[in-house]
Amino acid sequence: MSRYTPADIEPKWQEAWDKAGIFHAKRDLNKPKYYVLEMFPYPSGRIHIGHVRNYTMGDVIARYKASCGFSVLHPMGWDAFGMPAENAAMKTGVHPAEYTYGNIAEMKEQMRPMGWSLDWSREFATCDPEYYGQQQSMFIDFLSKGLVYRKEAVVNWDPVDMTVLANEQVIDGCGWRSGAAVERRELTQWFFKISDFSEELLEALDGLEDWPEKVRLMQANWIGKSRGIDIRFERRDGGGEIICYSTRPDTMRGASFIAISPDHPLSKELEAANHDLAAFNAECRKMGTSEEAMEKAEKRGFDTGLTVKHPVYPDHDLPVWVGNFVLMDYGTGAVFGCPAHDQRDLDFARKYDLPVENAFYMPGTSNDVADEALVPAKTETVAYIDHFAGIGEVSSTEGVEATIDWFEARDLGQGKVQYRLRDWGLSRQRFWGAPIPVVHCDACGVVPEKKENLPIELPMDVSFDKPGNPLDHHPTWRDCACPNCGKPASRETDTMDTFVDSSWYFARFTAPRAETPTDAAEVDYWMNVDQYIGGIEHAILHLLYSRFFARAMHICGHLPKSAIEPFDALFTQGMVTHAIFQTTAQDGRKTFYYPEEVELREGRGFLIKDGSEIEVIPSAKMSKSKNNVVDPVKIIETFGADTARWFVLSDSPPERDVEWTASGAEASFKFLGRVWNLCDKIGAMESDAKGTGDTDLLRAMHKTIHDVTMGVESFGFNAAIAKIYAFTNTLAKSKASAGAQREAVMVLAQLMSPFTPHLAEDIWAHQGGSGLIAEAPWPRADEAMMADDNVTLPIQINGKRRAEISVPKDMSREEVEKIALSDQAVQKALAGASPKKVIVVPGRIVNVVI
RNA sequence: GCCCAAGUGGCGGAAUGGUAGACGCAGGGGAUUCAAAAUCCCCCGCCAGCAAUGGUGUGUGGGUUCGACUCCCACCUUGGGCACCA
Repeated sequence: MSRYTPADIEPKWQEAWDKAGIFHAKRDLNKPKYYVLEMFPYPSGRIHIGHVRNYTMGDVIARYKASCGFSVLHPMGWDAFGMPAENAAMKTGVHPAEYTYGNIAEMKEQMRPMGWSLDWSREFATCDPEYYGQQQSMFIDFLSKGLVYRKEAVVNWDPVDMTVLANEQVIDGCGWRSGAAVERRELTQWFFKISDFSEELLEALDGLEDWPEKVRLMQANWIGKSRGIDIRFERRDGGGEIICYSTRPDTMRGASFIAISPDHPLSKELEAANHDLAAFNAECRKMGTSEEAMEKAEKRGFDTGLTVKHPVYPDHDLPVWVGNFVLMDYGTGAVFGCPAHDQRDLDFARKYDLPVENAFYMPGTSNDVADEALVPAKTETVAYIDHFAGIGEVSSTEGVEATIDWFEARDLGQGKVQYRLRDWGLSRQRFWGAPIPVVHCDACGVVPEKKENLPIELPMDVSFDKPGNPLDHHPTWRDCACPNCGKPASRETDTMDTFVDSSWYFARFTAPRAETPTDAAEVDYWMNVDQYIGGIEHAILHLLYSRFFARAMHICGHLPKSAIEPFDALFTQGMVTHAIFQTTAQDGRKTFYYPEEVELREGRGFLIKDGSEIEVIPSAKMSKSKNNVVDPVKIIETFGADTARWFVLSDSPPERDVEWTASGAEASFKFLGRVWNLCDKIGAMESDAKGTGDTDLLRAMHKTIHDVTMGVESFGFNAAIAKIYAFTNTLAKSKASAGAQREAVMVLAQLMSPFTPHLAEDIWAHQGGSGLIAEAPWPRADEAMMADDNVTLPIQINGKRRAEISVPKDMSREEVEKIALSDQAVQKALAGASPKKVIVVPGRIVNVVI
């Protein structure tokens, strides 16, 4: 009897697949196509067990679809621009290109042994000049269609390093390297006009039926459509008016102040003559630029001393405050505060002793707001107090509409639809990104580069000695001729946000070497992505940007209309987690241990070196600093790729996190060994050996084909695997004939082939299957073979299970009821009385209500 | 703070509104073995009971239903996102 040795099996079959070239995607107009794509990785240099799970899911789909007769496209590439390479350059002096391509080579080396059915001939990295050159060309197209523009925007500025910081580089308001307090600074930056598509991006969400509902909801909330009104407040000092956007004009009766953003033009104007205000604004500008930082910060304000006229009650004045919580980017950068019906306004009013007055009560009550704002759902009916628009007890939704009409009729404001979605700022003051292909000319202004000069390549002779963008202080790179007038000019030194790179790579995979961004015949055939798989962390930005980009590409002729929603189906998978093993010293400091230093006994952890007990924190996100990272390379060395593939899909539903455990991985390995031995045993049977229970075995086989197929189709990989376990147990115990057992083990291999393709090929070959299992058609379940003749029905009394009966599956309702009522347990419970009600769900259950 | 999601045995989890705990791990018992490894068989939510069986049980508290892990409301905890991490 031979042993299961993946180290021999796996390279052998990988070679066979390569030789047969079966993973090369071919445009075959006689076949339906299937495009499966997993979010491409950032080339960190090491594959992570999370990648293993992500790409194995895609691989299961790709292999399954191929065996169902589809022409499959399953490509792989690299999201290769970004900050880590630049940080490495600053640290070690290595050029980001050298660093990145080195990482790509290493990572690819680690990916190959996984046996994923990837078409490597289409591989590219976003930092390849061929790729970002096409991206630059599209930028110029977008520019000509008015989809890109420049405006001022705030960035995190590190005054010591003299550089722009990403949000994650701002820690507690200070730069991560310099430790200096970060300032907000305005720069002229490039923007994509995604806001022009707000309504369309929102409405089209309804059509994305194969996307998770939660992702569509998150995107809808992000786009944030609201119906409201711009209300004009006249300044008492005669200096004009302040326009406030509000979604709750119905609460105007309770308005007690106006709050404007520190960046509001009026605030800036007043700042010049008011030192205290200037100091307050400067303080506000030290806050980070993230919305989270704004929201979490303590709400503070500064009374400008100005007042405005209340538009409804003209003899009533409202003070104008500058508030650190008002966003200049949203609405008009000014709001009116109604403390009674907004908790934030209420906190603000209590802090600065501003009036609090109800605009409505809940019907039948008259309790004035004290410490808690009255904020019922807008659909709930409320009782407006003495309302200027004449409304009484109605829902707030109706109240808002009536109030907007009232304002519009008196020309005091203008109803409007507002979106939260802001334009996409793509400028980065960094080196390692695609250069924005424009030129600044003294005479002609901002001029796009000529397409024949593309790609504008990143220079190799750069130094990272100085902080900031090396393109800025490169001696010659900036110098160029104006594409318009030919006079000396200088290049834009900003590069593109890496989200731009990942917003169209899926389209490029359809024709990765084309001389234009896309090739019409190829995109027509391959687009859309039939199944996209990636992390939930990309639910909003990456996916929304890609949806915008596809529309913009369509406008510029790079994608057909049918591809403006590029991802037909989306699946968001969970993380792979791992326990943290640690000890905590008296001063609270923690020491982390590697899994190999720890022995687990009944869920408790002990150090191998001295047997002392340590803390075990289960299901933690893997992190190098916590020593709980599992290295796929080691797993493959120990157990082989099939075990790794099997385990990451077997234990948890794919959308949820899965905990990597050594015992679980070992169990997967043992199971694959069992299957191997079973195949060996069946192979050794006399080919005409008789047996008993052929029908039972084949019935179980067809049920399993059905269940596994459904499982794969619906991303229920863990459930499909459980069915395979169960069927393997059935087969191992079967006394059926050699013919039936052989048929069963071949089907078992086929059902396992998307998950453990190497083992499946080997079994297939051993049992004399023809060709490669990877090219064999998927088995079909025979419905007629699946059905049992009898069903077991549980009998409930008042909803609690008390007995069960076995009846023919097509027995009539009446007969089932008769048998159920004559059951001993039912008779006993009835005690001679007749039941109130009997519910018979055919094939399911009987419930007797007494 | 705001938006989204998830909570079921010791652990990972299964369950078109219809027998809660499939399948796997850990644990216990047994077979095989000189012994071990490997392999195979059986048991395994909790409480009471020798057992038959009964009670109880899907984060917490309410509700809808003949029947709720599943639907509705409120809360708690954990995770993801918050526009320059990718």
